[in-house]
Amino acid sequence: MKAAIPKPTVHDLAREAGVSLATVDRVLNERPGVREKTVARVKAAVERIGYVRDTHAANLARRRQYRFAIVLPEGPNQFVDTLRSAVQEASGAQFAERALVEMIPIPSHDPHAVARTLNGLNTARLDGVAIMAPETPQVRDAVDRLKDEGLAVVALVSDLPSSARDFFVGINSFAAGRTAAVLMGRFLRGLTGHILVVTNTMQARDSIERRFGFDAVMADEFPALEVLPSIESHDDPERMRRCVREALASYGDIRGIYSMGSGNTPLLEALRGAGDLEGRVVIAHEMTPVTRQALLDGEVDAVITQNVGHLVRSALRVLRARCDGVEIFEPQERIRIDIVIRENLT
Amino acid sequence: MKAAIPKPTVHDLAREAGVSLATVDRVLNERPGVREKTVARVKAAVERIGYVRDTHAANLARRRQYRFAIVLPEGPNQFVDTLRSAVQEASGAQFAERALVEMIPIPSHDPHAVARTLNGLNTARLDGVAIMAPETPQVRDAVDRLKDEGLAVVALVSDLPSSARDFFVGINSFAAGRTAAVLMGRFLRGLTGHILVVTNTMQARDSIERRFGFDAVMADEFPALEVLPSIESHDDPERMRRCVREALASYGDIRGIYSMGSGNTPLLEALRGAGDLEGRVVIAHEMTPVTRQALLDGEVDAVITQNVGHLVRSALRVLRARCDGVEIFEPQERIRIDIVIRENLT
DNA sequence: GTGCACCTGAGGTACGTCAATCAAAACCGG
DNA sequence: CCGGTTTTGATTGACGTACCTCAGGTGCAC
Repeated sequence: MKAAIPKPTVHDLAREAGVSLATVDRVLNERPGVREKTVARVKAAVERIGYVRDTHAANLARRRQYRFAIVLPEGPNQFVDTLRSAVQEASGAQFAERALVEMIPIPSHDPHAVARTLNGLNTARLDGVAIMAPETPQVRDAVDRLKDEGLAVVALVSDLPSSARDFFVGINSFAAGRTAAVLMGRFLRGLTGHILVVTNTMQARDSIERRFGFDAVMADEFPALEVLPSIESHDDPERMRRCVREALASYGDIRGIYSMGSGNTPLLEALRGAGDLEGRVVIAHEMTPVTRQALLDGEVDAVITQNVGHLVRSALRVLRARCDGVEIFEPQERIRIDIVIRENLT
Repeated sequence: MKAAIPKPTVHDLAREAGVSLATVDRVLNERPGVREKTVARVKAAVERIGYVRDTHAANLARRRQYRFAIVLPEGPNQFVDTLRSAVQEASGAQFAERALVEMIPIPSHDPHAVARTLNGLNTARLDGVAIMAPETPQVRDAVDRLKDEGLAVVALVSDLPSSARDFFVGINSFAAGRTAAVLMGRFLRGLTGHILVVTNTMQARDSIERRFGFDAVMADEFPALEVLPSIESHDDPERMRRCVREALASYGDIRGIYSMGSGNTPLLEALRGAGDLEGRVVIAHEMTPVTRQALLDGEVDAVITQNVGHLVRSALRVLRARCDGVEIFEPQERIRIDIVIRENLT
């Protein structure tokens, strides 16, 4: 019931480097007051004996508590709701891992309000922030400020590439759009007609990129299918229903519907009224209770999504790694573009 | 830079329960010598103040080293190779988390040899085992014995449902087969013809189940496509090439090829020789360097797979949780059936 | 009411690391 | 080689838990 080679400790390190424990500690924690030469000697010893610091013991000793905030758009949104519950779930487990996770809602559509919220964060009481917000100059500046104050920052779901964020946890929207297009085109093999594209708003970066990827593939590989201009509901269910009905009426040959954003409920309502057309294919984004049920009912053929559980756990792992100054393990943090049909709905 | 509500410790627990630290310790670690009533009192206090034991501190104190073995089939197999490297990758990180992970090869096709290896494991030097092996009575008995000896046991990739294994980390093969069928049928929309099914051996439980799921969906939803009996290569590349060529020659209308197991290299070689048929669709299982390249080259249309990184990390997490007597967080351990096409190949 | 088994309390050491103090040693310019 | 500065060493007490010992307490059976 024992055995196992014991891992080298700071004591072994000190002996190996021929210095005292205090010096080892100063080197490991990058405290001042150690000569270059000594630092090198200790680091060499680290390599030699393969010392790895015991993070748990270290956290215990320094009574570390990670304090993270997750900034999410407020207001009713199916996808954000699933994200929120994923955060809830995760923060229970995180609590045991000495992390406190706080959710902070932001008004979705006002860049200034978003920036104000970010700037209002009490950086002294936080170690890291995960942010899901559309990229604007105000947000970029706010993120840079957070970084300046020494926080770890990750962009969640939607990237903030021009900012100083440490990492992006989410999927590539172009690729997501391309994936949707291939499924759409292949499911409609041999047919000619129009594709309807609906979204909440084309202002959002995601929508633009998805559409871009979608169009590129459709034009290239499925020229028999013509993609119509995007219908935007602007968060108005009635408008969504009306526009979809109108489009179905004006074009007799709408073979496929690509739903790039939220608003799936009114979309499906509008479709229920319409008769079935041969091979009609509906592809939507993001797994939510609505799209899940629609998959089961055969009203949606495929959902392109990202696992919210992974999203949240990954964001928290990355924040933690940043705080510890540890390398992240990239393959684990790469969020996949999930294709979900009824049969692989777990 | 401080604040944060301190988590309750054993001391708080002892005070709350009105007992001594020693008693708290005895209760928490299920040591004998405590009256039922006192145990209940402590447990009530745990609930009341929401005490959660600090696993890291506990592991530190007991100088815990988890010793895990991962039992994998030996011999050349693309999928197992990717699994092996995933284990390699993971065990580096695990080392820092006080776990030693050892890989143990087993002769793939001899149930007795498998059982012999399992029975030969030094259970005194192990805390848990993850096993990828076909289910046989011998293996079942060996697993039960390991459980009797107090080890945590998880079945990896292929379930051992009749054994006493703690958990299964992998995907449902029926569902995987169904998923392949839906893609096959939909990609071949409107076409009539035959589907070729190839595998290494139909002895394997996986193959049987995949085929079962595949057939069910094809018969139900795509009656225009007729599925041929499985071609088995029995690990012989030449045989695979020959049989595939023969099949392609005998049937002029083979629209799709479903590769249920390994042997993708010779399959693809055989296909390269044959001319293109309208809409020909190839669907394979398991992401390996071969299938990945084939996706990129357009030789394979979709791959049904499971993420080996998740597989391994999940198995190790479950083993660890079992050893700690802690509940596992199910949603995180549920392995998804991934559908990969060129566009969502990350 | 005595003996004995069984419970419980008090206290200590350890785990690997952090953080702090104080004293000793090495270094350096003049 | 002096005095001051910079580097180092030795030591100590946490952190939250495990595990051990020893002493004292309780209750039960006879």
